[in-house]
Amino acid sequence: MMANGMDTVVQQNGGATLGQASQEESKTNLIVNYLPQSMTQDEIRSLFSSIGEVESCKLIRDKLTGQSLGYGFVNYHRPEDAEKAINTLNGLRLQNKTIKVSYARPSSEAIKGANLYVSGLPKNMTQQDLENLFSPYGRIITSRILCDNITGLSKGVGFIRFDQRVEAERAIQELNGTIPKGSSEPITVKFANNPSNNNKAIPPLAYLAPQATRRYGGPIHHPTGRFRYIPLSPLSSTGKAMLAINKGLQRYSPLAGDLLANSMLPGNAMNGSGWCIFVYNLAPETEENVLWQLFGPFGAVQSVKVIRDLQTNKCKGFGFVTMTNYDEAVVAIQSLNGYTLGNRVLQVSFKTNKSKAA
DNA sequence: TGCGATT
Repeated sequence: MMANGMDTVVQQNGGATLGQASQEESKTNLIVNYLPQSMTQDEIRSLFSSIGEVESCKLIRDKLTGQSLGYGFVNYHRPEDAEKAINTLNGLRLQNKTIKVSYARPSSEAIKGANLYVSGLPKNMTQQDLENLFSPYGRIITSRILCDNITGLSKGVGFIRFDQRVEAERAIQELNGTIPKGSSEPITVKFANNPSNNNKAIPPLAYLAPQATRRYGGPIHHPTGRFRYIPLSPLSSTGKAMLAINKGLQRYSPLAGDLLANSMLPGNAMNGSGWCIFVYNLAPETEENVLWQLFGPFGAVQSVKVIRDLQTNKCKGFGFVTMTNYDEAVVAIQSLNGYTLGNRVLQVSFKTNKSKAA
């Protein structure tokens, strides 16, 4: 039912190395990394509220510029919602990013300044190699090797974030200036630039991929081109729902008559802010995360809504997605209209005002 | 077939 040659399944662990269950009271608080630059706190809240009731939500911003640092925290009331959020939202593609959702560690001084910058790495060293090299000195939270955008080859530079600063300090002492086996050049290991200290226009190294870097470390997954939408991420919690392409790739042809016409109907699509999109033929068990996964890759999504029967709580077969930018909405519609989701062919268009005669 | 009643 899957294995259509065009299906793309993203193996989503990004090499993250968290694993221990030895955490204490962090069963409701999540850290969300690799958020799209433009994503607002409200949009984050909207996304995570699709899982369960959110107690609090905080997008971390640059103290001076107010710009998003690309990560934030979401605290749920219920631990089971937090767990579900990890299961269904981790690896979600939003615009040019793939977000990471994991339990937040308890905030403390000891975990700050535990990020290391490593250079002089042999070009053939993998992320796993890097972790193996550093793992003797502590618990690795994240690791990453920077790759050339075009060639995908290692730049010989990477980052290691330890759980504790003391672990990072020890790794510096033990590894700085040493020559990895099989290499000829010594590596440099030092503390990474701390975004909060450097008030320069230096992007926060630990969390935000630089603008030019469209890629994150890990295996060379091919980021999907904007006009070549390859649905992915088998919808974890909901089960199967493997997305498949059943339709030729479409190009965005400007001024596709119907699209434009519909979107301009009075009082319809553009309600205050954003363009509302109607999605029809959703399965009864559809949840919000399905809509996020479908539309997220195309651009800024403000909100999604699955319409449910009040008695059965099952989806009534349709839903709505509000996107910020017209262009992105058009591409999303043209790309998703006619796609097969499960065994259903979706119909996607700008929302019109059918019933509800104001 | 179809276009949000839980702020």
